Amino acid sequence: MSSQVLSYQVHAAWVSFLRGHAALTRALNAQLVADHGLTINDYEVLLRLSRAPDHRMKRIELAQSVVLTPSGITRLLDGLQAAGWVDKASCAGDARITYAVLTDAGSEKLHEAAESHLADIDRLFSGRFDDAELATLAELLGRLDGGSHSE
Amino acid sequence: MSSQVLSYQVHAAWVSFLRGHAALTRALNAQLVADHGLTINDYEVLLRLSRAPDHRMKRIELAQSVVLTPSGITRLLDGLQAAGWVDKASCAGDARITYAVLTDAGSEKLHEAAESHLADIDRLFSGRFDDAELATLAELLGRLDGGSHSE
DNA sequence: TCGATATACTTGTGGTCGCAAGCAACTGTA
DNA sequence: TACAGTTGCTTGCGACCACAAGTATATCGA
Repeated sequence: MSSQVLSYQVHAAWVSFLRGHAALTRALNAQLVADHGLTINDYEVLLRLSRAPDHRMKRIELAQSVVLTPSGITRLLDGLQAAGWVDKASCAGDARITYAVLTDAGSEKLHEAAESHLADIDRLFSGRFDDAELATLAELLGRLDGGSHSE
Repeated sequence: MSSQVLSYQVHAAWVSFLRGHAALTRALNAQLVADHGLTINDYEVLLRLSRAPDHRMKRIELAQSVVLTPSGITRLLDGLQAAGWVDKASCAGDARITYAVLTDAGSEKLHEAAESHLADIDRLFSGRFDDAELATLAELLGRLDGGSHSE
């Protein structure tokens, strides 16, 4: 029964979510690629590395943090490494593990891209939401992947 | 100045959005493909056709409604047509226009898929949000593509 | 009527990413 | 030590989709 009654409210939220995501990522990604040659995921990976201790993370943790599969992160990092923005580093205690390390060039690239990218994001968001709404949105959306592996 | 101060609140919402979307679509799409051989976009297209007058829409309107490019909708509809779920129909007044029309088989396929897909969506959403939160979420997310072509 | 422009659609190409399978390295048990 | 199971990572493959360019049709001004 619940699977018949629910639909309207939940599905409305879900469809808005899908459409909003498609519209926003298409615009933001196109801009980021055109301005800086980075995809959104490239940018997010550089950002996470820049915030990590020693500018390094295990590849698998990086994958989880941007919601990519292991194969996805391998290819994404291949590209960043070819561009000289990250390096690999091995782990002394466990030879299976590889770290991704942000290079100075990568750090510089990130700062360079951040300026226009943050402005782009701001342009799309802040015209539509006030501060309280942004906080609400962040809180609600934040629940979405928190429990994604709990059940 | 605003492009430097803003970042935290807006970017937090944006990152939650990206992560939430990746987690949800990966799960929902995998389930839908496994159970019914449909992608999320396939499903959404069938759904929109089922709600349209005469079960038909212009391809370009369909593309806009699911946020795909013209080439994207061409290939998606190619697949649905090959499966027998949609047909093409020409427009009497304008030979450039092609309609996509839901077939009976497509209608049936949609109803069959809807049952488990809506249950999947419900499982992911309703555990995390109450009704008021869902309404808030739908309202806020709904603003995202409303203004996407206004500026 | 005739061209210039715009619109609807298709196709070639390339990029991103997931899944399945495989390899290398680690861990636990005996 | 030996062997099974687990974990981290990579590669082959295929799906989906955007961009650019091309075709066909429609519209508008001269």
